[in-house]
Amino acid sequence: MLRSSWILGFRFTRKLYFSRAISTTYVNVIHPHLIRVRSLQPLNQAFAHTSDQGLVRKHVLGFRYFMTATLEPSATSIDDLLAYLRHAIGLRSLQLARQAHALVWILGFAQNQFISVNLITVYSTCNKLSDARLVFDTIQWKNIFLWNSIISAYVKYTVWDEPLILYDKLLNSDVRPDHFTFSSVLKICAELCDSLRGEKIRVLMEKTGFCSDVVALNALIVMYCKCEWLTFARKVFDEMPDRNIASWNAMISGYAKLGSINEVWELVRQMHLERVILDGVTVVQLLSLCNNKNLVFPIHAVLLRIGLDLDFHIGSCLIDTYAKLGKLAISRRVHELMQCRNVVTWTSMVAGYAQNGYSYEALEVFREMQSIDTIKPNKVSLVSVLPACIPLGDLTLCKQIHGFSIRNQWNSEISLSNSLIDAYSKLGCLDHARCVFDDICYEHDVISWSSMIVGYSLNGLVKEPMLLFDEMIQLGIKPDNITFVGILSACARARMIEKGMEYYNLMTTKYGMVPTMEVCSCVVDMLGRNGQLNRALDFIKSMSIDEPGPSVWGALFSASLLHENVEMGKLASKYLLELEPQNPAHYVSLSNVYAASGIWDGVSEVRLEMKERGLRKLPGYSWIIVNSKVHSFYVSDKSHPSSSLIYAVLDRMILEMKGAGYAPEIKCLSQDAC
DNA sequence: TGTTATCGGC
Repeated sequence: MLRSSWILGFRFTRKLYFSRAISTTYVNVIHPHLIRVRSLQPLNQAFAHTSDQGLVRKHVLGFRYFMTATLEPSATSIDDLLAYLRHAIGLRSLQLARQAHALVWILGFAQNQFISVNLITVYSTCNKLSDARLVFDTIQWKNIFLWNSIISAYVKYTVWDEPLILYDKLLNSDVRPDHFTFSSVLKICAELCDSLRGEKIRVLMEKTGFCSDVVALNALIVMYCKCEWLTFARKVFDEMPDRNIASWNAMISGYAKLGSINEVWELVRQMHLERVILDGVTVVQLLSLCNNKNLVFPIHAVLLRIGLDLDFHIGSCLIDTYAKLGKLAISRRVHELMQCRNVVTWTSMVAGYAQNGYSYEALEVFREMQSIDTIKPNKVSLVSVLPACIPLGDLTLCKQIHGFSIRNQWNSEISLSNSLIDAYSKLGCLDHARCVFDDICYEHDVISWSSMIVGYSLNGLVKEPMLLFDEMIQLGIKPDNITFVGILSACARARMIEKGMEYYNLMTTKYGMVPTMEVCSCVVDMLGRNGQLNRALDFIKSMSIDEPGPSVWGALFSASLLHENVEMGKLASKYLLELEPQNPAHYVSLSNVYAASGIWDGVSEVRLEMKERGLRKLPGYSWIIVNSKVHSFYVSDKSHPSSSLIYAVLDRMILEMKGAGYAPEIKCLSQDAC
């Protein structure tokens, strides 16, 4: 039986011209399947999980037909082959695709353009681009359908260089590109921000009379928007003979990404006037622009009124939008109401909890994703959950995530590596952070360097961040604001004021950067903590940013407390209370300034005001990990089951410390008004 | 055979 299949295959292919591509296709793709084509077993396996018995019967009957037919090419067998291929496309079954491909060769249709288009589609659907390309290369006389199919197959898998080479070959061939070709290639130009090629395509579209096709024009709008040529995009949009919802969405996306929010709402108003019904894509884009609940609720209401299903896109966008507004209960409800959840919806929930400081909940959801829905985390899930390990001091989980990423060969993933550096260094594990940083598998960007510099700085090191800074400059990497935050904090701790001011001047003069509020706070902290309070105040007055924020005055305040400068402390407190009247920490700070100077009336006055405003400061806490379990505790906390034992050990240690000559420094001890 | 959108890093 095997022999006869092989011979049949040979009989119908030997007449063809055996180019290199044809023989490669034959040897690598077809031949292994010719010997299996007569067996029903793969077919049954492919349908093992299908409940549609009609479909199964149709396939089995179709297969038997092929096996009992004379295997001579005929119009009927073309139709059957096409049906077979379409089923393979629908089921994304590589096995059926291979069998169909083998039959194409047996029946002598290897040069049939129509069938080959479907073969390219089925291989592309099954993630077999190289096989799709072999089919394309096998065809001697290629029509525009074949060119378009192979180009769009590459585009689908975000491969940009090869389809551009093919497009150039197409332009040099006898075949003329059409609106399908233009839309695919314009998408590539958009991804590569290649406006020059995009513009050439627009000229060619006009020359060849394809300048009225709505899909190609939509792709042109997207290309112009990605290249930030918004005026050109709008011109295309305004002059379009017909628009569909994708045209509106493309234009909205262009304005939204460049921050032209007024234009977005103007377009929405225009949609309303022209009675264009917005779809899920419009809703997702509008939700992404919502920075307050007064905007989200009406959009959510529109979504419910239109009756759009909570698909993955809309669902995860809603979850994310509500989470960013701190409305986590609504995010959770949306997530629970979704019929189907995927890795993105779950990750949105994880990120929402982690970003709002709910670390335990973030870890819980991260575990539920795997236990309830058996969904494997992706790279973004790991990046989202890593910050939750930090406040919990969970080094073990951080290492587990690192191990998981290595097992999945995600070492080259830049954002994941950067997050690992950050998490490891904040958990005090500088060796591990440096190990990730030194991994040559991933291409370091400014965030990688900044993460490592900040990591060293947070752990009190001075020489290392400076060496790294010099190294990154030598490599031609432009530092950003966070790099300077790291380097200035290191200078502050090392009492290297003038060196720090040199870095600050380097930032503003050589790099022409506008310092952020965080950088300014670092400078104030550096000057203040080293006793130069007046210089710090002068710096605040000279700041180029609009209004010094709480972090700037907070840095000055801490320095005032450290150096017992009551007047400066009162001044900083005044600004802090003006900026954030509901923040209890500022009242406690002011109270501490008075207490440090023995001004007890001031202390009572501040505490009374705090009480009247109903404010209560949450006390800070520390934690320790024992046998992989995190134990957190407050000052004088006695809630732990082993509390009496812990305090007994502590008392003994204090005695030993005193005996060794160590006395506690209580001058700067703050008092929390709990 | 083509177009529009969701989660993440210092």
